[in-house]
Amino acid sequence: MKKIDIFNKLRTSGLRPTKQRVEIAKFLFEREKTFHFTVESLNKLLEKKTTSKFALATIYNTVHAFKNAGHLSELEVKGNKTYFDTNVSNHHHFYDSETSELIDIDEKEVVIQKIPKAPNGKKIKNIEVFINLKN
Amino acid sequence: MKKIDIFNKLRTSGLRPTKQRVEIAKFLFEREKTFHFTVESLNKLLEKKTTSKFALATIYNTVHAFKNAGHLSELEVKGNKTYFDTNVSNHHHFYDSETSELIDIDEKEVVIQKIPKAPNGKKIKNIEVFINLKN
DNA sequence: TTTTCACTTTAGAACTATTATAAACTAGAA
DNA sequence: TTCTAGTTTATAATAGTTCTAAAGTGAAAA
Ligand SMILES: [Mn+2]
Ligand SMILES: [Mn+2]
Ligand SMILES: [Zn+2]
Ligand SMILES: [Zn+2]
Repeated sequence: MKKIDIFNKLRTSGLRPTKQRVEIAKFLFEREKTFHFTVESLNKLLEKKTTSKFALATIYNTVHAFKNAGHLSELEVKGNKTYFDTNVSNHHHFYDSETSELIDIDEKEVVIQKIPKAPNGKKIKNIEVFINLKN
Repeated sequence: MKKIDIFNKLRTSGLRPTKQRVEIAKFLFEREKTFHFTVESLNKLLEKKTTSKFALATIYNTVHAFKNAGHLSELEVKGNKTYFDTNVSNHHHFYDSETSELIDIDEKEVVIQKIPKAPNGKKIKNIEVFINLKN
C-alpha cells in the first residue's frame, strides 16, 4: 500500500491525513501479513522503527479511529489489555498463551459441521474459533 | 451442593473454609446452571443476596483461589474486565455483545469437521468456539 | 497567498480494574 | 486455652485506558 493509498484510505474514512496518522497507518497497513498488537506493543515498535515520537494518547486516538473506520478489529484475548488485528475479515486464530502469540486462520480453513441454534429471537452474527496451543 | 460438600471442596483444595470463602462458594457453586461473572458483578450480587459484607480484595483473593484450585475458569470476553465461569469443562459459548450475556454450549453440540494443523512443533490444547449473536 | 477554524495532537490528570501491603483477625492444631 | 500460619481487610500502589483543555495544524475560503 503506497503513500497515496494511505492518504485515500484516511480521507475516504473521514480522517484527515495528519503526519501521525499517516505514519501509524503506514506502519500498520503496509505489510504482507496480518499484524496483531496492543497499544503498548505498537507504541514500543513505533519508538523503535520510526524517528517521530507520538503521544500515547495519539496512539489510542488513532487506533480507535482506525477501528471505528473498519480498518482494525478488536480481539478477545485473555488478560487486561486490548488486542487489535489488521485483518478485519472474518477469520480464526491459533493462540499460544505462553508467548501471547496469535496466528491467523483463514475462514475457509475451518469447517463446522454442527452448531446449536441461536437462543430465543436471536440470530448468529458470526463464529470465532480459537485454537489454543501448547508445546 | 450442600454445606458439607462446600467444606470438602475447599479443604481438598487446600483452602481453609473461612466464613467468606464458604459464603462465596455457596453463592457460586450451589446452582443448577453455569454462572458467568466479573468480580464487579459478583460483588454487587453478594451485596444484594447476602447479609455479610466482603472486602473487594477478599473477592479477588477468593475468586483467584477458586480459579487456581480449578473450580473456576477464566473467559476471554471483549473489554477490560476479567470474566469467570463456573463451568470448568471444555465448552463453547453464545455471546451477545449488546447485553454482554454469555450462554454455555456443551462441547458435544459443536462438531468441527476440519481445522488446520498446528504450526511448527506445537500441539493443540483445546478449541474454543464463540458464537456471536445479534437481534 | 494569507486567513481562518474545525479538527488533531499533546501532556498530564482522571478514571477503572486489579494487585500489593501490612496490620488485625481467625481456624484449627496442639 | 494457647499459638500460629493462613486469611481478611482497608488502603495504597500499579496498569491500562480515557478525559481535558491548551497548543498546533490541515485545508477550505477569502
Ligand atoms: Mn482482553
Ligand atoms: Mn477481557
Ligand atoms: Zn487475526
Ligand atoms: Zn461457560
